[in-house]
Amino acid sequence: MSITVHLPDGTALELAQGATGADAAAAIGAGLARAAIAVAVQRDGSEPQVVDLARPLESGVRIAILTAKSGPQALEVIRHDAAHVLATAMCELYPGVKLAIGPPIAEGFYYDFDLPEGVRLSDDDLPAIEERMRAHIAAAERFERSELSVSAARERFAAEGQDYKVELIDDIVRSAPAQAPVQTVSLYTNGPFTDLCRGPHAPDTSAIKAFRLQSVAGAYWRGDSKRPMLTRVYGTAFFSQKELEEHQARLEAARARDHRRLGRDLDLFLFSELSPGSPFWTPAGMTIFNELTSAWRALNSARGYHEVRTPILYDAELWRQSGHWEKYRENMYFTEVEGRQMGLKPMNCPAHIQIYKSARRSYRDLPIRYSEAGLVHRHEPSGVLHGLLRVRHITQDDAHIFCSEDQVQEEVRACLQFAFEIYELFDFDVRLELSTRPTQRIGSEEMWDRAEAALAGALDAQGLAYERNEGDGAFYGPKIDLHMEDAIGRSWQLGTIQLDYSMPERFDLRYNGADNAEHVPVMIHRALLGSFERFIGILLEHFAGELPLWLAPVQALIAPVSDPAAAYAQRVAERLRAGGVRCELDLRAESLGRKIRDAELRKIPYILVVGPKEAAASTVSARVRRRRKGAPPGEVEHHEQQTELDELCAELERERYPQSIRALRTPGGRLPTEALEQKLDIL
RNA sequence: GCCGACGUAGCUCAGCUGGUAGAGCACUUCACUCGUAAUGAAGGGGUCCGGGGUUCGAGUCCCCGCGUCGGCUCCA
Repeated sequence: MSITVHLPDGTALELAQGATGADAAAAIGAGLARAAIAVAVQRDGSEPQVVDLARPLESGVRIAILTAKSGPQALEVIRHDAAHVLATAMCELYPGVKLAIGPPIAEGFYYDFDLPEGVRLSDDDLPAIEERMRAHIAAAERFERSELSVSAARERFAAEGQDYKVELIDDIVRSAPAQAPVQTVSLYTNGPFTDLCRGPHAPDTSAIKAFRLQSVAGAYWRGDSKRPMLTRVYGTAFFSQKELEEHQARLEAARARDHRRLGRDLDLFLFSELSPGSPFWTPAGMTIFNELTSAWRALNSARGYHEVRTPILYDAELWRQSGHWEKYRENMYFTEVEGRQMGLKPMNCPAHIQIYKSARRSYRDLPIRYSEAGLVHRHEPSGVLHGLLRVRHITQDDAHIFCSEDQVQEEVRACLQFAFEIYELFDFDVRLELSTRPTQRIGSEEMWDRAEAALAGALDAQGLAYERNEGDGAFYGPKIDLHMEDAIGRSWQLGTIQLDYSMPERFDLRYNGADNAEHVPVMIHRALLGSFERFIGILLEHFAGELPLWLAPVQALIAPVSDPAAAYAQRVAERLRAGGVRCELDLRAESLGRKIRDAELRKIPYILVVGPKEAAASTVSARVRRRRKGAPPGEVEHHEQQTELDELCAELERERYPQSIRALRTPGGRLPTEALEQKLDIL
């Protein structure tokens, strides 16, 4: 008897009955057999499944032997191996430790432990644990798989006091489909350690060629804040020391992009203990904020939005009516004024509703689109604050669209298109998520059905790919969330488009239809940047502080070679300022090298060196920042060019705004804030 | 909010086992007048996060707050 399996290149391989992945690898070549980590097995029409090399193969399956070169699938195996080795070391070092779970994750692995009474783990303990792990890896302990009946496994772990494992077994049994009840569970043993585990694992622990424990953190059992806090140890593992070092270098590079560091180094914003979670914007940071706001304003206006501005403090009655009191109170700030309870707005919608309600509306008025750079306050728990990315007061690039039900799809479509247009300014790639009804919600099931269907319809109608994120909607309606991936592969949530049939009901919104009957409008809540604060944080990290010219607080620095060139430098500066360029003059009694160094550290896009030569020829020696070819945004190099002053002005004029914004400049030739800046300059 | 770590000059950090604070950068002044990433010298600057406690004596040890960082839960 023999079996046949198919290899990735299409050839068929005949093996003895009962042959394993390891046998298959050996049949292909001795080198492969040595390098093999696991095997990916695919039955007809099903997803490939990675299994141990020691598992017997079924006839007819397609197989792929995984080695160090097989990418994420193989990495996942050895990272899972490493998690087991970590647990092995922990059991030896901390007798009585209870084990929770230890899976591989995108960048490595972790294991959650419930440490014995009185034991605390800190980063300082990691080297000792690593050392213990190294001993187990050096011993090349085999991963032996065994199966135990559910009751035997339960008994075994209960006897060892491994309560979490018992709970896991009960869960495995409970979540199994009725037609395929779970009879047995698998266990893996390496050296002295046995763990409940589905596998797969490498043949032995020596497959872990390079690893490192990274940090200690707290994590709730099962991610539930009502359950015990466990101690989580994070680590990562690779097939070579070199890859591990490269990984460390990537982490280091990510730290250099940290917007909190950039905010301080570039003097853009700061935080104070006196108002946790609230940025103070410096003049330079405010320049970015304002440029972004005015671009946003121009784009909104071009798309039929009307800007409004509403109060931040409201009678609590409003929040009772909106449902925020019921569902969102924990996140709100309240105060008492002359015996009246008042609350700071955490969202702008009820405010915009007041404007909608201020007049009788006709179907002819719809859709009504109100936009507001609205300041909202949300009491975020202290532990979640994070620079600009998670703050307690937020300036949302908010808008609310009031429309009729049959306008919903078109309005959502337009919002999506608007979003793409904005993201294009920064070359962002977006990913879409549709979030559906959460457990904490208001409104009828029927309403949720309609709202979810309308959003899905708008996405489908445009053939947009999206993921469904069940249960993650806002309390008043489902939403489409827009995520971007930044220069170094991290994902951030930007905008959100939320459909709401609920607020209009609660606030008794009406419009007169063509039939002269009263109808209830639908509300669309949308923010595309998310918030100006978070968006600027994301931009800083994405561009590593090397902001596009139009956002750069200082666009050009003029560096006279020495004092005699100062007069010409002045003239250059005046000329550029007249053209609306934000420039600075470095008249310090410092060397040229010093001025250039300081300007580059400030990430100023244009450094204009002027001396007697340039003065004589009406030119500048421009040191221009350029993105390095093939490098992600934020990795820049500088090159020098001699340019006529006129030509430079023309170039800056061309580069000053992205095409789509430039087209929207007001007849005066400038965006509103610029015009204002000019006036102030004259004063 | 929860777990852990941390909090010393504007920034980055040193300060061993308790004996009343230091460096580099930044800042100020002076000299240098400089050609594409740091000229030199001098000087000023500290409630050692806050409040209690232990001690003859606390930046250092203990407790309680606050903040920050890494996670978890949550989230634009």
